[in-house]
Amino acid sequence: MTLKKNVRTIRSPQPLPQAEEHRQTRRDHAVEIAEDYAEAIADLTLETGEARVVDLARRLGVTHVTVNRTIARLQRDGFVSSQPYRAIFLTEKGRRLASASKRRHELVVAFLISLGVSERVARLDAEGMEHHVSAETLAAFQAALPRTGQEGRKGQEG
Amino acid sequence: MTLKKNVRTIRSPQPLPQAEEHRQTRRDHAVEIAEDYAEAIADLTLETGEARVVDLARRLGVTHVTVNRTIARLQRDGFVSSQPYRAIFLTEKGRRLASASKRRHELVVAFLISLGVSERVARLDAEGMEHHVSAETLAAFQAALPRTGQEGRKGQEG
DNA sequence: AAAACAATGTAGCTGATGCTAAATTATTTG
DNA sequence: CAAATAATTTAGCATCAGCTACATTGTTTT
Repeated sequence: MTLKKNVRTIRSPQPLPQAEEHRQTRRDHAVEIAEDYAEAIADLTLETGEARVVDLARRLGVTHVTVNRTIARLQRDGFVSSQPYRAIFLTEKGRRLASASKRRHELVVAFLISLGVSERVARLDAEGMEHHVSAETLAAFQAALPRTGQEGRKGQEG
Repeated sequence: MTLKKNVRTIRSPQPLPQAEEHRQTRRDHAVEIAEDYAEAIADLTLETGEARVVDLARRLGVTHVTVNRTIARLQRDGFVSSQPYRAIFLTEKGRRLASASKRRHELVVAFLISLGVSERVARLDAEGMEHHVSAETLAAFQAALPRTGQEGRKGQEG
């Protein structure tokens, strides 16, 4: 503690406004992984008919052990269903998460590219950013996007 | 495994391109906290002359115990210096991180606001997004920003 | 159908990030 | 300066997310 005692008296014991922003970011992080997995499972199911542990591992850049554990958590939380030694499928809840997530992802990528960011960097940045883009900001991105074919409306040209 | 054996033969054993994006995001996450702490310490040092554990805790929305442990890690990694029971100060490395981080933060907020996002939401979203914005994307934000006084140059009007 | 191989699951480790409760140290006050 | 108060640290717990090594189960191949 410093010598100036009145400095401390000024500080409030309540949480500061900034605290809420940080808390929100931490909360977001808890669902990021669910969104990434849901998206990957949806993609794989479309591509090959099913999502398997090895494929998810390869796509997400982790070992199959990590995938296994995470899938257990996602099943616990109602996002996926799976039988031992079988493929993984999204529940209705998981499908909703995946489609919302995919839409956001594609929109962020398209928006960054429209700003002149290279596709590679756009994809890299979008992967991290997308989870923190609120509905309001997403709408602003959409509005700012030059309509070169109405992205994000019906087709996802990934 | 499915009955169609050729499906598997097609898959490559190497990591997919998407894997790198996810890996990058996870790497980013490792430095997010360092950036948040560095920024908070810089702010507090400016405001009150020193950054203390309780103040950081209040600002970041965590308990003082969490702050304590994180500060130990940041000290281990060379971002801060602190003596037991004393205030926390940024090292040169920490100051660099803080100022880069603050500049990025302010620029992202300004950019979102320029898109029509409300200030409150802009700040909430920026807190999560900023850590995933690459130099290239940041430059694109800067370029797209209407120069209403050259934000991000010298003054931070927070 | 048995052997070989691929995929999945389990055990047990590391480290980061959160917490509460209790101990310690510093500061302020009487 | 001693007591009271405030701040910091330590101890110990939980969860998430990653890993390697090994065990088990499914699939393919011979």
